[in-house]
Amino acid sequence: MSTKNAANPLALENQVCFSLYSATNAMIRAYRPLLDELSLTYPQYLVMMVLWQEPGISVKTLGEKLHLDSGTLTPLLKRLETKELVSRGRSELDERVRVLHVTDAGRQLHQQALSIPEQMRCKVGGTLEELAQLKQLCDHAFAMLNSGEATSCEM
Amino acid sequence: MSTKNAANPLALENQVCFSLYSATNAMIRAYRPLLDELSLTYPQYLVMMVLWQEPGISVKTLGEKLHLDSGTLTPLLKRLETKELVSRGRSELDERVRVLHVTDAGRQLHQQALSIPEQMRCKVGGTLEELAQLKQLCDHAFAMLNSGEATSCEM
DNA sequence: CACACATTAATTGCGCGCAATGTAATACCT
DNA sequence: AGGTATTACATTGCGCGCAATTAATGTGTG
Repeated sequence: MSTKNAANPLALENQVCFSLYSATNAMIRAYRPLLDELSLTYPQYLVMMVLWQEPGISVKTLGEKLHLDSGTLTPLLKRLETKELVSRGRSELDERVRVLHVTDAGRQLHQQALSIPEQMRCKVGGTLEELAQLKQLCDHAFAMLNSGEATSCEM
Repeated sequence: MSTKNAANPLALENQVCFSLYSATNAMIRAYRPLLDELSLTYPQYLVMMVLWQEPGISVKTLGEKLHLDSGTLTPLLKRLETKELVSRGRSELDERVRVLHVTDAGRQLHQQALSIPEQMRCKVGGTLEELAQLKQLCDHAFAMLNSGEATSCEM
């Protein structure tokens, strides 16, 4: 610390976004050994979490919850279907929409997944207050970034 | 808030990591229009930041700074070389190591990039204290995740 | 009913991240 | 010096993310 880059806005060590980016990469790496046991990737795990909670959901609604689009979700869901964890039906009222369900095997994975949050909480460390604060700051940043309102510039 | 998922550890809204992941994706999306002007991606922008600060660096050292490996960096650097922003020489003392330099064009990009940090700061909003806190919490989480020490589990 | 428009997914293409493996140059060891 | 281990980087393969485009279905309007 305290080098020539003290106030250089283009220095790596002053970049909040780089810290965010690196922490996310590290987080996904840390999930990997745990999720390997379920033969899931982290994004697949997120999809399963939503489907465990809300079976019968559409791709569109799933995408809104995860902030992902069909370009990401369609191939991912096909892979989950290939693993026979998810079924991709069609709505009878509207042939355009996919109706997503977990299979029995997918439902069984939920049991195996129950211990993962606690294992991850240990890996990241920190108090519950710190984690809650990190989450809140991320949610706030996300909300700002997703609705082009600027704070004080371009006035 | 206050639905049936109040304490469900496998509910999306209780996942710190999902907030981190979503905030990072949103952040990279927010950078895109700014970086398009420099025809850079966010990871390429990170590489340029390091090379602006430390010309002559090796791929290994670059990877240590960015927490990325040669599988990611080699093709990325080749793309920067194709754009004639970076040169990929060889060390004379050790023929294995690449010596990375920015070209004149790459150095000019630095001028154009100077306004980016401030523009992003406006997009994410929040006070400087909040941003500093977010950065510190991310750095702390990263450090924990990258050195397998657990806090209280598996003792 | 016909026709413009909107909506939902799927597809294509590209650039990461990263595990796993390969290759060439260097260091080490006796 | 000769053989082994290590190091630095490159390559391959796969799964995202996402912009852009396309296809199919549904809706609304005159």
